[in-house]
Amino acid sequence: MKKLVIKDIAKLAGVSYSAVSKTINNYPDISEETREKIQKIISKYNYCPSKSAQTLRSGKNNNIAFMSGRVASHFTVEILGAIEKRTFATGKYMHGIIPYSTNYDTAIMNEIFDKILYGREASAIVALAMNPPPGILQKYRKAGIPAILIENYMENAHTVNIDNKKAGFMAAEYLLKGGRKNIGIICGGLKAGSKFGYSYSAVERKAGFDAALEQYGVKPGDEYLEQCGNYTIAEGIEIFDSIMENEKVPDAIFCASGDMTAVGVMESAKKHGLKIPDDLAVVGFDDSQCSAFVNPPLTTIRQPIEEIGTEVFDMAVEAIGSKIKGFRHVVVEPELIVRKSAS
Amino acid sequence: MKKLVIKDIAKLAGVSYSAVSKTINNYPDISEETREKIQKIISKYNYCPSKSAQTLRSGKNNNIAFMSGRVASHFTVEILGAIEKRTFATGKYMHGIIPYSTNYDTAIMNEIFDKILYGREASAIVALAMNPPPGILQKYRKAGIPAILIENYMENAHTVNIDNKKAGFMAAEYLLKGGRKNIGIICGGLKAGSKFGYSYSAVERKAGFDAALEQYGVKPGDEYLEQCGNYTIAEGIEIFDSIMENEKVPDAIFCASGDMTAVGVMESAKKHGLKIPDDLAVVGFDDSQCSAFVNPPLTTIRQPIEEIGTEVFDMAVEAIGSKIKGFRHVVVEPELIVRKSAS
DNA sequence: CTGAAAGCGCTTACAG
DNA sequence: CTGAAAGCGCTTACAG
Repeated sequence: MKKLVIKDIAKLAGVSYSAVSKTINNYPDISEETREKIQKIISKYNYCPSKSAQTLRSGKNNNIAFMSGRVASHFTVEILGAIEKRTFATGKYMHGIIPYSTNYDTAIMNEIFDKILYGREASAIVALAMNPPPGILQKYRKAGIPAILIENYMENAHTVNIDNKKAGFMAAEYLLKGGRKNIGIICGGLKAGSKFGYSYSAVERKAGFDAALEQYGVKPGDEYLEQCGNYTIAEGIEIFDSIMENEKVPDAIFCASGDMTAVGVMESAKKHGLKIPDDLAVVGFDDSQCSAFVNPPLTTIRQPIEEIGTEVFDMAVEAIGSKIKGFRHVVVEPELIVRKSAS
Repeated sequence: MKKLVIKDIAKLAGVSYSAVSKTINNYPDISEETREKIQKIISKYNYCPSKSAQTLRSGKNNNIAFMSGRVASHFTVEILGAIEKRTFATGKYMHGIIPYSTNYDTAIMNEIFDKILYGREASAIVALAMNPPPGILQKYRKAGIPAILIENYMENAHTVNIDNKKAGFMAAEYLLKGGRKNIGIICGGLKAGSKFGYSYSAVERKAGFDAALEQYGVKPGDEYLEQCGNYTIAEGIEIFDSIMENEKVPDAIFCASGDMTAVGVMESAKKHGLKIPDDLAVVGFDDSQCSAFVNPPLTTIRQPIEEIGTEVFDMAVEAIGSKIKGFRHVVVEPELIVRKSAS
């Protein structure tokens, strides 16, 4: 059972192999009759065109590269899941979503950006919380490969974000209205080149957070600002352990870095004998799958993941089809989910 | 800035383009001098060979297709993460891992199996908890594309599993030793063609579970057997809600279908006023990331995910290199993680 | 050790 | 509406 190629199908159907190709690609200039005859043979013999040949010849492969620090992180997975769901909803799962992870390593990130661009491994690239190296976005532009940034903002790329400032503001305001005075924040890196690097969303969330503090007359101090790098429960524990070594201990923590951090913070706090929310209020971020079930249930900021996934996928498909002029910047609304950890 | 191809590199280096190809592919028959000269040009111009051309010509693409019901499920993600980690550890992230999800739909599964085989989209296929359609495995064999099954066992494929029977036995025994009398089990589908289909691991876990009951003189009854299909928290809630409508209520539930089911069961039980573990002991499966932090912390069976990921990846790489004769069947050990939900 | 040449399986102007 | 032909960018025997 040799693998069938387009020529075999053509012979079996008694047509030229251009006709087969045209049928596969839904070209209009082919008679209904011929098309049907060919379709029948294709189904009968289970013929699948070689993707590499199609890609090589046409210069397009319709793959969407999805780049993130770690595929197996909560947020990445949920975004990927939302995109996946959309592919099924639209019936367009022909667009292969290919995940690339950088392992949070800038050198690997650069290499992947190059590989996708120069090796033509995808027709569009989606990058989650990535800071593309300077100049690369223009190269993508020139090569006709649209780039979509999630959790980042750049003029010369499409972007999809929640309103991070608003999210930070909402979290702080909720805590302030609850009477908290010494509110800390844990977030991703705030500065390029520093240990934790630069995270657009961290900077925005912190800005909103600070704005709320100021508006309520609380002077934002840096004593409870902590940055973090890998967004895990273990890291949350570690950070709050170190906070407990300070003289003053905060009465609230906003984990802009995500629910996993928040779960870690709560674990550490409980271990140190603090009652949640009485002694310490905790607000997370992302409304991860298990946030409603941890102890106590976590108050958090929800990102409308499905909406983000839908936007990203549709945008990628449209952009591959060159249907977008200029750059599109989508901002979606965050939502405060009140549970028990910060009441 | 036109994209550079192998001919351009050859011209720039002043050699034939076979020489460039040989350098790229580490052929031995090339002088050190020539190789270096070519390498320098490649780096300088950021040349990346076209993957589709390589694939088309060589018939190999070194991609590993990873198929599961839903990429964004806990277990899938953790397995993918483990594989990913291994790719970085070995430096072999040239093997692209391409996830395909079936959306738990048999027709889509069949289509994907065909697509990968006939469209040559990957050099190896890894399928998680899938029942390949009859005959397809032989076709993969003939095509030289190794197939690796996780959470399933078939003679004519490589397989990686935990000892599911033992896992079921351990869970039941722990509950029995704790004095539980009316133990229920929730697991995946037990029979092909039935509503929930057939899951190899469900059947094995239940067999081990039943064996323990018998050994302790408890007659296994079917009244507390529930099957499930999507392994979510919501489903767990739904199932236990319906169990609560029975006259007799179990004093223990083993959620062989995973920790998400277990979290759902606990939510439902608490809602009905049951105390955990006093009124109801719950044992989960998988030791998912948040299991230690739910309320109460979940006793569960841990699968050594990293070991599984490592085995799968190494096996795929070896098999692509034709270094495996016959079929390899790996079985790894489960582990009971005791927390508070079943003491 | 080096290079010329065939060909992988398609798509896409182009001519009829 | 149909088909002949060029060519995408590589790899790999093969001859020298």
